[in-house]
Amino acid sequence: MSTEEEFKILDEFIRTKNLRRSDQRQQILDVFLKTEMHLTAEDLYNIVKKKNPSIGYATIYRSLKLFSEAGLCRELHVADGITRYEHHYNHKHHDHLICTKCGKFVEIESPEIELLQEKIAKKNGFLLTKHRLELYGLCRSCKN
Amino acid sequence: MSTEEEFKILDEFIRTKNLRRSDQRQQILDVFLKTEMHLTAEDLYNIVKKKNPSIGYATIYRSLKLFSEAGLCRELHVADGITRYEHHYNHKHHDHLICTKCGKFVEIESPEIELLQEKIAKKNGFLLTKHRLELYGLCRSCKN
DNA sequence: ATTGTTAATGATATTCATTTTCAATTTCAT
DNA sequence: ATGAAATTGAAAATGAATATCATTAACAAT
Repeated sequence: MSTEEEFKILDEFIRTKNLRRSDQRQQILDVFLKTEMHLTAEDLYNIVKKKNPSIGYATIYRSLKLFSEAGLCRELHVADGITRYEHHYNHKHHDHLICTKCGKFVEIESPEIELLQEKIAKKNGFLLTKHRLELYGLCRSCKN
Repeated sequence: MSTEEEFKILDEFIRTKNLRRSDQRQQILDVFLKTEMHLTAEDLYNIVKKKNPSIGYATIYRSLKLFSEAGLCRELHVADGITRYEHHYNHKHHDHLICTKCGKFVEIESPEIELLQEKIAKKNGFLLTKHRLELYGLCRSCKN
């Protein structure tokens, strides 16, 4: 699939914030978009490094932060404490089902659960702004 | 309320693991049990330090880890990245509703949500082992 | 095309919660 | 009382993420 749109979003974001373009950032975005995974900064660093060995770790973090601000990626803070990043543009809200053995990520969705969450929040007088739901277990292959 | 039972649990745990008792650990457990809050290690350290100024940070962490293993407390990893600890013995499973402004913790329970979680896991071939659900928002006092 | 301003970079240092190390102390079965 | 081993406190180490800073690069104005 094409990633033109995402690059346009980044450009637009850079323009409105009066930032500047850079080759490194383009490379990082390119790799990020082409990888259908829930990457850690380290994962991304290692892949990008193959194409551009001079890239620095900090640039990976800085770029990921920028992409997040631009709405292109989402930071995922799961139980192991290592931040993972997933595609966000044109991806609707979802939660995760994670295999604790092989690390597999499955994106899940449940309007019913969301509804119940709203109910609980309301019952307690809260104005709900966000939530975090992660299910952990063993996937089909790992549970045997 | 009495905390005798919890102390017994700890003793039993220590005995079966062939560990040894210590005054520090008793003091830490005492403070932990008497504080009805979702404490950070730092919180606990500061309170215990008043009673026993010679106590070290590492001992707090070591004790909390031990209490967790003994089933007396539960580690809570919420969004700010700082681990919090809550009473676990004789407390049934619950999730949390957290005010992002004042930090208030409300314990919530929803068998309906749990059921839906099981359904989702099953649908994806997963054997569910645990989950994490946190709702974030503004509490009654903070939302105005 | 040449500037000047300022963002971006890469290397490195720093942060901060948590863990580990290690020598000294304490527990407790014998 | 003794000795093996757990526990302690202080300090060093860890590890992910961020900040610093000198250098490089982008780009608007000339």
